[in-house]
Amino acid sequence: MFLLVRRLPDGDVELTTWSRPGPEHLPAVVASEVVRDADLVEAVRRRESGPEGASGPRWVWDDTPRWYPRLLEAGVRVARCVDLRLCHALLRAAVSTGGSELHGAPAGPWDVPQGADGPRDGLFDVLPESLPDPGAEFLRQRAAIEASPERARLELLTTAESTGALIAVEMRHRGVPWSADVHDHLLAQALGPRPPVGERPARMREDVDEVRGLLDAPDLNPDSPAELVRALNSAGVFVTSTSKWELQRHEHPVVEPLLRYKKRQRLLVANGWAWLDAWVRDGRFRPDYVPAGSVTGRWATSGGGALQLPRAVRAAVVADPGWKLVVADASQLEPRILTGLSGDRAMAAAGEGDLYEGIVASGAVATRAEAKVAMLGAMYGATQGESGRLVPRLARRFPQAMALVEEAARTGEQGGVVRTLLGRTSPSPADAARGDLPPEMPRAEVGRDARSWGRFTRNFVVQGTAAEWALCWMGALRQSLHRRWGERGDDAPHLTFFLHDEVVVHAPADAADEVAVLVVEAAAAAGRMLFGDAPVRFPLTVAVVDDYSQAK
DNA sequence: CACTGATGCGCG
DNA sequence: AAAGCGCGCATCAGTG
Repeated sequence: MFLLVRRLPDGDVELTTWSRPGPEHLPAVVASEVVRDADLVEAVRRRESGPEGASGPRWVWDDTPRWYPRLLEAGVRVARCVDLRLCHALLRAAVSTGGSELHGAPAGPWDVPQGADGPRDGLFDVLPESLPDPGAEFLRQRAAIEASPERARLELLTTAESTGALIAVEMRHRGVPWSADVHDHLLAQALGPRPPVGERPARMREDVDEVRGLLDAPDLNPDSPAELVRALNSAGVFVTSTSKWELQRHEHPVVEPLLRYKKRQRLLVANGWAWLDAWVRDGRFRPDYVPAGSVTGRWATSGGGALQLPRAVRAAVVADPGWKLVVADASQLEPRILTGLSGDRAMAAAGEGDLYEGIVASGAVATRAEAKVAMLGAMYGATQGESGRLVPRLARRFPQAMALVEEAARTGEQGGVVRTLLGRTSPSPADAARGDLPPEMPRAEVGRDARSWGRFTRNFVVQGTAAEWALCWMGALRQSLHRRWGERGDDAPHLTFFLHDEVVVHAPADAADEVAVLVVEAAAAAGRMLFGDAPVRFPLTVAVVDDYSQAK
């Protein structure tokens, strides 16, 4: 059963119940009611906690972050939803919805990004009206799914995407347990004690003095690349940029302190005291996740940089007293996704254990490091250097896997679109030319940047399907955690962090070992959801730890 | 002054 | 100054 919520212009909320759709018929409204905004939470709670054993409704709403935070704050968890905005983007672009009204529709209000870039409710007393006519949008989406030859896959994709939206809001709501003390201590260790605003920390001042002395440039601003290049050239260090990679190639005594300074500066500006003040409150870091924020369907973040959390500060992620962190990392996820996509039996055999060791055992390359570089090169489209040299050796042993990425690259080079296993479709070069894509995407006037666009589509199928696997993994885990401990409420183990191919569960110590088992089972379940019984494994590295830096 | 693009580096 | 994909963020430097 679907239950659609919609905010009316007067601020009240309309709830409409829809019949279950099927291959032959679209859902239809069977009941409708209007509640005051103040009564919404109770209305949802009542329906969500239905009769024992019955699955709750599937809530249908325009945009999960508009509705769900308030519910969570009131202690109401929602089991399932349809995030119309996210599903709209998927279905509109998907090749497998061809012929539907939604397919290729002109951009409209449903295509406006929400989140930090779009309308927000946080600053206003009155919540904004819903996106226009969510009921009609829901019907368009159901029609597109039901008529698709890939109906089952789109159903799984839209469900997984919507569950991801719930998880993103739930993780922000719970927050990542964060020790400001540990973080401060760690910064003091690396940079010196916290300085007054506007001043450099002591250790960095020493670095700057040293660099200025060695370059004989007493007024040098080390943060200005242009100034720095000039000063380096004057001192006989002939560089054209100030990147670490180029600096490392020079012998001059200034290189070491300069790189040390840059490393510290990076830590200070990205995750220093200012970050701590801005993002950590009451022992919790609450990142703003943006599900499907990248073209491939991976999540992004807006503010806080949670997906770039440097290893250097992970020790500040500390489980609450009496709790543990269960950290699980999918080993060699993307090559395994490629294995499943291509059905390459030789690669499946190599992936029985450590995939890279398996590639070495196959005789394709000599060392694990070579196997890794070659594999990445194959998925990214490397043509030069060590990686480019090694790729052909993989192609001989794993022809099916290589053929799949080669085919994706050729399609892109010719201006075509590719899709993930579940049907997320890549933007066309025309989309990119129209400018509604991130500017750093290669501008593919086909021909000129065709190769570059081919590398994008080559990687899209693998990275995008890996993102789908990760959504299924998290979705399955969320469900099993809730089934096992749901009645414990806030004391139940819960997802607290997600990083593309890695999840962290915050769990009471007595539950941690059992959580570790459920995480592994969820990975296997995700594999079956995508690849059925195909011979591809998704092993994890799981660690039960007190702080995040202790994992791996 | 605000905005934009380039640079550099953190993550997967 | 990366080769070889996808991101976010701070800062600088140039422009309007």
